[in-house]
Amino acid sequence: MAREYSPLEKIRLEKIESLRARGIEPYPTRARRTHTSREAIQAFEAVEARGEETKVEVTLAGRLRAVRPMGKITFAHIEDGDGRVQLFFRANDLGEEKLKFFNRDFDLGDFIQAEGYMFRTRAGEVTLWVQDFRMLAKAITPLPAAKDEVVDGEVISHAVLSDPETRFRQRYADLAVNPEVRDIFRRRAAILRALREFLDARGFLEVETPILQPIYGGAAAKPFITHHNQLKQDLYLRISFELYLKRLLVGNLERVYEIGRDFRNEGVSFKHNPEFTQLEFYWAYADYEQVMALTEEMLAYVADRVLGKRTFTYQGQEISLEPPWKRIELRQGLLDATGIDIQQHPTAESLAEAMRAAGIEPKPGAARGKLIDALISTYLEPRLIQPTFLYNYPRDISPLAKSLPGDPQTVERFEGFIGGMELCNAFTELNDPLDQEARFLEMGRDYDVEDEERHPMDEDYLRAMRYGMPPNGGFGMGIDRLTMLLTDKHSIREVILFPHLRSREEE
RNA sequence: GGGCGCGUAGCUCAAUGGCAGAGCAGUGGCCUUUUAAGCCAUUGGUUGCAGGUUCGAGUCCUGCCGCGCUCACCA
Repeated sequence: MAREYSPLEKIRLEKIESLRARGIEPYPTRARRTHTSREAIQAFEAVEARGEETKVEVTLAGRLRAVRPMGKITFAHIEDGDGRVQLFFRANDLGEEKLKFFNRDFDLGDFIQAEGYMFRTRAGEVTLWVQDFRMLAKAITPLPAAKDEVVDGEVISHAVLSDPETRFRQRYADLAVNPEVRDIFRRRAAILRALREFLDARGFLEVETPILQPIYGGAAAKPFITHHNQLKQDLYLRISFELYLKRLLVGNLERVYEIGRDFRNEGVSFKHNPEFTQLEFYWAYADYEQVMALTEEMLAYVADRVLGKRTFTYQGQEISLEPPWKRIELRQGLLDATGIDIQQHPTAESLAEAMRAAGIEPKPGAARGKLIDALISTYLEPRLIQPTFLYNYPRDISPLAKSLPGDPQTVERFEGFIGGMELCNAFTELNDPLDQEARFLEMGRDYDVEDEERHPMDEDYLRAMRYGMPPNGGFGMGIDRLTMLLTDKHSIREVILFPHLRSREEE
């Protein structure tokens, strides 16, 4: 496919040819650097603070982000993984030819290696006095940013890439010009690290289970379907890890967790991406009360490690992750919010009638669980700004959770909400294989055959349970959403490096 | 999938239905401590795509593509 180069790109392509014609390789194989930008500045400041005269000699490497030629001298800024540092080129040191080489053949966005020693300019900025430099990699396409300025050490970018479509489709360009975007993903990595530290320290074993599954399950969602050619077998991309992780409890692995990707074939929105990262753990001999306590402790730990404090601002709201969280029993919460007591309405028909009486239009033909789900997300979820557990869910939307003793219609399940978003979901896991089989059958019956979210029967899972599964508590949490909260981003796309966008025909 | 909005130069944005513009970037100059350096000159457009209305369309209409917000669905 022939690529049409822009006029700006053509000029840079000509520079590449010109460099090669002069025996200068624009993409040399090896680079060298002794210090990052920050290390070089700190090294100089340390020597300066001691009042020493020794020269701090360094070799730096980075991307050219600003150039200010002034006749026989030139100032430039390069950016590397640590930040920015100014370069100072002077014809006296380099010769006029070499300075001209820099001014003519280097463009914004090019990677450069420069050596010299650090000094402080009249304006007070710690700067590399360049003795020699070379091209490390020529950029053909100009970076989508006009110009930057540095005010009191803060980089202010002007006319910087902001079109969300370009930012997400060309995330590399977004990352290259928007350092705060890099920070989001550093923080995301810190969150994952903290979660692993927390669980590892408590004896949880990190495992990996199949993404390609012959039978999907563990959540109510439409799967993606793929096909194995040689086996002539349709496979599903997993919608949760649950059924495989609980098989491991049968295998006497008492505490397991997995962090990985789930795939759900549903609509995309500011809080939904077709593939998203999930943490699930299963904990033998624990129940949902213990899981609740561990959840509080775990998120406080993450906040400590990632933010250094337990409070943060999300979309203008001050949120505290200090345990204990607020706890609201689902039945009571819905009663307070809507005046409807779900316990009085054991059937979908009765509940739909009560909703109509309360002026809420129920979705026609929806199962009781779906109606309750709708009530939660409309009347409760948006109000749950501070960390809150909603607990004790109806059995019919929780086919893998264990009933409350003495109340077969209610299960020991909770969901955690922060910032008006559902963050996690957990329950005392059902470990009775006969009850589980009955639940699978119920799901098949109560849900329309057309409803792709009904649970398929997983015979192997039932076989595993029949070997005996210890009582246990299980937990699932969306990592993307947690990252949204801790980076104050309204859109899930901001916290996924390459979010799904509709494919676009390229010319 | 429905509703609303948006799409103009590499980037950020202007342009009552009447000559498609600005800043930065780029190009050619001047300039030895600048920092959105400055000064002089200058290049750059299939106005998302395809039709239509009109003497004349970036602007109005229809369809399509993409993005955003929102509703539905979901986590």
